[in-house]
Amino acid sequence: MLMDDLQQESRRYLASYVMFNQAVADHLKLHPTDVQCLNLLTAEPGPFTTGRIAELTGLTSGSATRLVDRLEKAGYVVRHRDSTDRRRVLVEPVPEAMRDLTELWSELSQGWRAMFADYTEDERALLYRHMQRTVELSRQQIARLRDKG
Amino acid sequence: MLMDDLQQESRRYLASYVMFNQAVADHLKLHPTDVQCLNLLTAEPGPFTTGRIAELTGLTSGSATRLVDRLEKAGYVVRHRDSTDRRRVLVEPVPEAMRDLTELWSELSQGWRAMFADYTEDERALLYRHMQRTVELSRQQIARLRDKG
DNA sequence: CTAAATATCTGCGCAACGCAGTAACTGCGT
DNA sequence: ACGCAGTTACTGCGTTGCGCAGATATTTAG
Repeated sequence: MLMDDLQQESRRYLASYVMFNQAVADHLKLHPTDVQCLNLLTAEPGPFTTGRIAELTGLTSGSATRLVDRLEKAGYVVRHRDSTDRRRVLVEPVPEAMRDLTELWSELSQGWRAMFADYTEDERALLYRHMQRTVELSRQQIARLRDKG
Repeated sequence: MLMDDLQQESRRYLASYVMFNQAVADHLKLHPTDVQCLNLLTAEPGPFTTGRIAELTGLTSGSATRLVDRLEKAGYVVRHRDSTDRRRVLVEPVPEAMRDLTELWSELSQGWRAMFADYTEDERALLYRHMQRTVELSRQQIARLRDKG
C-alpha cells in the first residue's frame, strides 16, 4: 500500500463527503451550512451558544447569528437566554423538527449499516478508532490553519 | 461496538471533513466550492468539461460556468474548446498554480502520513478499501437523493 | 462606580447561487 | 442538403449567505 495511493484516496474521500453534505442540503432545501450546523448540534456535546456555533462552523459572529435566525425560523432550534450569564444565548435543537434530518440520515445510514455489518468486530473497532483519531487531527489542523491567518 | 456509536462517530467524522474543507478555503482565500472543485480536479479521472464539473459539484450549469470563470481568472485552470465537439469546453488544471493547494495539502498530510504510518500493512489495506467503498456508497446515495428531488 | 472585556445583534456592500432564457453546435430523420 | 430536436455552455436578474464594522447589553476587573 503506497502512501500516495492512500493520500489520493483520502482526497476523493474528503470530496465525496462534501458532495454528500451538499446533496443532503439540496434535498432538504436548506443551505449546506445549515445542515452542517444541525449535524454538529446532534454530533457534538452541548450546550451550544451562538458563539460556539460560530466557532464550530468557522463563521463570524454576525453570520452565526443569521444562521441561528434561519434555523429558528424554520423551527429546528429555539433560543433562550442563559440565566447565569445573560449575554449568552443558548441554542437548543427541537427534536420533532430534527426528525426530517434524522429520518433522512437513518434512511441513508441503512447503506452504511450494511457496509459496516460486513466487517468483523475487530475491523469495526479499528475503523471507529480511526475516525476518532481523524476527527481529532482535523481539529488540530483547522486550528493551525486559522492561527496562520 | 454498537452500531449507534459507529453512526454517531460517522456523523462527527463527516462534519469534521466539511469543517476542514472550509478552513482550507478560508486559508487560501477561496470559496469552499472552489476548493472542492480543485480537489475533484486532482482526485477524479479527467477529462473535465464544464458540464462534468456541474455534475460533480452539484451546481447548475450557469453556476458551474461562473465557477470555472473564477478559477480561470485566478489562474488555476485553462479553458479550451473540444475540437471534436465544439460545444464542449475542456477545463484543465494548471500544475504550477495548483502548487499552493498541493503544498498546503502535503503539509497537512504530514499529520495524516504519521497517523497512517502507525497502522500495520493489513490495517492500512482495510482503511483503503473502506474509503473506496464509502466513496462508491456516497456516489449512490447522492444519485438517489437527486432522483427523489 | 467606572472602564475594559465579552456575547450577541444589526446595517451595509459584495458575491455565489438558481432560474430562465440565449447562442452555438451536433446529429437525427427526411 | 435541409431543418428540427437535443445538447453544451454562457448571460441577465433577483435572492440570499457572508464578512466587516459598529452598536447594544451584560459581566468582570480595578
